Amino acid sequence: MVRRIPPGRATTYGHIAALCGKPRGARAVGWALHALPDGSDVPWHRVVNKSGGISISKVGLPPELQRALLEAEGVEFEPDGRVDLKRWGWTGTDA
DNA sequence: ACGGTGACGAGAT
DNA sequence: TATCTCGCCACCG
Repeated sequence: MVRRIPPGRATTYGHIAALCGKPRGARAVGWALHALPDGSDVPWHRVVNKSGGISISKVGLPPELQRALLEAEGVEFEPDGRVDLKRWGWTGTDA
């Protein structure tokens, strides 16, 4: 699911879960990404929380990393350090 | 088998 | 509008 998120776009855990048929399984999505192997081809950095913010610091990962990865794809961050999902959000309806 | 925890989300205050 | 609380699914002790 995460793999089909186009570059330069971002989506939420809940949305991924919904696309998987588990609208309430957002937390499980997070767990899945946390369990990803290092060399994985999954663009986990394109997944943010519903607020467009980064929560990876909870597992010890540097939020700056995810931010850098997204910015490298052209995604712009709000002054509050969050992504505007209304603009960069990917719903799956738009490839 | 039980209870606690964590890359989350929605409803209530 | 900002915070808090409760509910979700899966994993660990």
